[in-house]
Amino acid sequence: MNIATVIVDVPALGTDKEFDYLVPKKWLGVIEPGMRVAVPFGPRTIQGFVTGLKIDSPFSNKLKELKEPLDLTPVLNEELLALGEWLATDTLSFKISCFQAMLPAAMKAKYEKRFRRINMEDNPFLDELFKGQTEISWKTAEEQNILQAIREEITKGNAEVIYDVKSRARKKTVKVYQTIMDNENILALFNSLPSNASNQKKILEYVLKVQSDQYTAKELSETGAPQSSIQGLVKKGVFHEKSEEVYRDPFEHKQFARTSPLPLTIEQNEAITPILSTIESEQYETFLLYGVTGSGKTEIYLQSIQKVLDKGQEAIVLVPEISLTPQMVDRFKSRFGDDVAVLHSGLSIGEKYDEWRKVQRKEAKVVVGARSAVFAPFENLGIIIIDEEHETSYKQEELPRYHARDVAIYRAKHHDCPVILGSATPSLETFARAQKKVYHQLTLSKRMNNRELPYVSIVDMREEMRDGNRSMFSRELHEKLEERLEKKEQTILFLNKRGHSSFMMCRDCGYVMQCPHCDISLTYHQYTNEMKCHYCGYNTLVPDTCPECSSNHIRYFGTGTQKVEEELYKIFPEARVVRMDVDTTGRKGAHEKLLEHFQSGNADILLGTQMIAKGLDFPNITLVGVLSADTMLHLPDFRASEKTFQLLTQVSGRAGRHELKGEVVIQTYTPEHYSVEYSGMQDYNRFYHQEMVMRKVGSYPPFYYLTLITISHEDLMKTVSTTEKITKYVQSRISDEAIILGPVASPIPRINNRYRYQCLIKYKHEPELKPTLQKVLEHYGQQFIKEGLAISIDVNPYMMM
DNA sequence: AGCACGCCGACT
DNA sequence: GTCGGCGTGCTC
Repeated sequence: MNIATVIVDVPALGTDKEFDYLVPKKWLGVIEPGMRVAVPFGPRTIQGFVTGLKIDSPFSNKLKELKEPLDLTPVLNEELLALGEWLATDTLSFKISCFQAMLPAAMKAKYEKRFRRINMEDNPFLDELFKGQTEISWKTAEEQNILQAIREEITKGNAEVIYDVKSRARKKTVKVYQTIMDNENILALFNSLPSNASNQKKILEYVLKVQSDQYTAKELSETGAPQSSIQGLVKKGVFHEKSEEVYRDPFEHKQFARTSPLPLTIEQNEAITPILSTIESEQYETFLLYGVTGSGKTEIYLQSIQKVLDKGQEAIVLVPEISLTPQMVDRFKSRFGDDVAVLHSGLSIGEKYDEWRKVQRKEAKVVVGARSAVFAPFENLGIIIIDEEHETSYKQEELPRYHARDVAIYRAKHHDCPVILGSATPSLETFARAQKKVYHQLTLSKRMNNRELPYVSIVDMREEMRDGNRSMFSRELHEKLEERLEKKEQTILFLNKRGHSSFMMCRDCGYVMQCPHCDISLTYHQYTNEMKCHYCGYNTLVPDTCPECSSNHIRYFGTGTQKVEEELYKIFPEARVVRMDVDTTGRKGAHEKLLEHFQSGNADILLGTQMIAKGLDFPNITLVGVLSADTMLHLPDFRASEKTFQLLTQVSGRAGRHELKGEVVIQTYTPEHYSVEYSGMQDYNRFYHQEMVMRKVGSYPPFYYLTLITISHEDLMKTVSTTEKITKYVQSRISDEAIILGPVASPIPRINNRYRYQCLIKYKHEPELKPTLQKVLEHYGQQFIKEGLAISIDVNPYMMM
């Protein structure tokens, strides 16, 4: 077993396979599958993942030795290695991308090049090049414009290139001092020290008092003694100095009051029983925990996890990034303390790495995190929970385009443990599977303590307009806001901005500012006074006059949170408003601060976008206002109705979760739309049935699976003809049952000066589709790169743009 | 992806 | 005649 198979860090078609390397004698028995290694690859050295060991290779005549391991223990276990392979086939991605997706970003390799002088003989030219040193970094050489000269020396054999493979983040360490001298000798030393060694005496005094096995550098220096005195005692054999890894703890200065399990309601009890029994019998099963907002789903999660921990197993909890709020984390930290590791995008690369290491070293038993936490390297998983199961953020939009739900089910089958999908508004796919008994449905139909769902009123904004109210607040919302301000109760105002942001339009000629590189209108950003393109980053200053007709009647349209805030101050000058959007939450921790500010009663109104729709649970909120319910109904997306219904229902659920009764006002221009109407009635079932009819008629999920192929190129004709060719090829290899839409222009027909065409395949069962698509990638791959074509294949897409 | 090898135009 | 442009193909 001295040959290792390695997947190398080159995400390309030709290299997406195992390469064989000899394991050097000194690493025999050390190198194991799942480890990262540095390997020579062509002329350079790169990172790779060992996937296996074997005794011979078809390349035995040209095998190279691998350079060194980059880990002491494997970072991917057997399960995760297999999962990576499966993921690569399932999502048509490169294996290396899948492996990297499973690990914290800190473990992705960073490559650096440097030059080393070999010829040490007297040579003024070489001395000059290397500035008298033996090595010079590639970067410095480049800056000083001596790359060419050095390259010549390399061909002459006077210098060589060294390729470094480095990790992005280092472990954070502190110096600790272990006591290696016994008390008696310390006392003797203390007495023998001359009187001017007062600092050393101070330390010894402290040591004799505390009597610990080891001390941190910080603790010793707090005695007032300088570093040099500590070193002196190390020399005298009192301490042994060593470095110890410490974790960067994002919650270091936070106290969590311990909570105990709460008594369950009859409904909760009925729901948790089957979950506990699958944990007990170690069986795979997927549950849909369908419970209205405020029905106590989290307590079911917590008690199920408790059961798993009692059995000595581990748990993964996935939460959408947007609702991974301090509130949510607190609930888990309070119940399970240090057993909890948290993984989300708010942490620095180093912090994420440390949380991951806690899991790897089995120091944490519960992971709470966003999408990628589904890959947590547990070996004895007892449960996987996906909260707000319907959230689209569980699908990764970059390669590998995986869905956390699919990965969770794959892992649960491997570990013989349950998956819990929790939601008040399940995705149609999930609910349909529960109806077909593929998933086991558990229902919580009542709010905790039988609290009523809030009263929802839907306001037709067209009528407001007809009656001469041109404000963005309907009369009803205005009245109710006034009422809350008087009663000192809190309000959430929700602005649905997705799919409808501020743009610039000339009122004289109707000109709308477009991005010169993409077929999309530019977005107005008030705080920088710029027009920006969200797709390519293009930006320009806001013009004073219309670039088309020079009129100065150029205005911006659309409602931003800032504009709402200004208007609020006009109508209610005394109201204290907290605004939450990308502008006010940009800085780290800002999100948390704003929420705390609101929670402590220092504000009357919380105004925000998507990010305030989920998970907030404040007792004093009695009014929720949705300013514009239907802005995303008109997006080119078959899930638009579903998303609208979910969002409205979720945001309504923020009201009246405690003693005070809640009210919701939804303002809309399309009150007759079923997703608005049924969310007002909080009636998921009727929405589900209506939406299923629409999906059936349109041949969309859950009746059909989808795969979206997008082709892009700088030349329009080339884009169209290639998409045509590929569509025909795919069509010829799959059955007539499949429906193929396209080629058609993408909803955004041009991004960054590249034209985009797509082809949508709808199918029920096409075993030949994946292999065909794989062939498309392999066959056209070389040609594509050569001709500047780009292809993207998204299996089960969530973004149709 | 990188990097080397290799085959044709503008310079000393 | 050579330097160097980037097209082509390989990496165990």
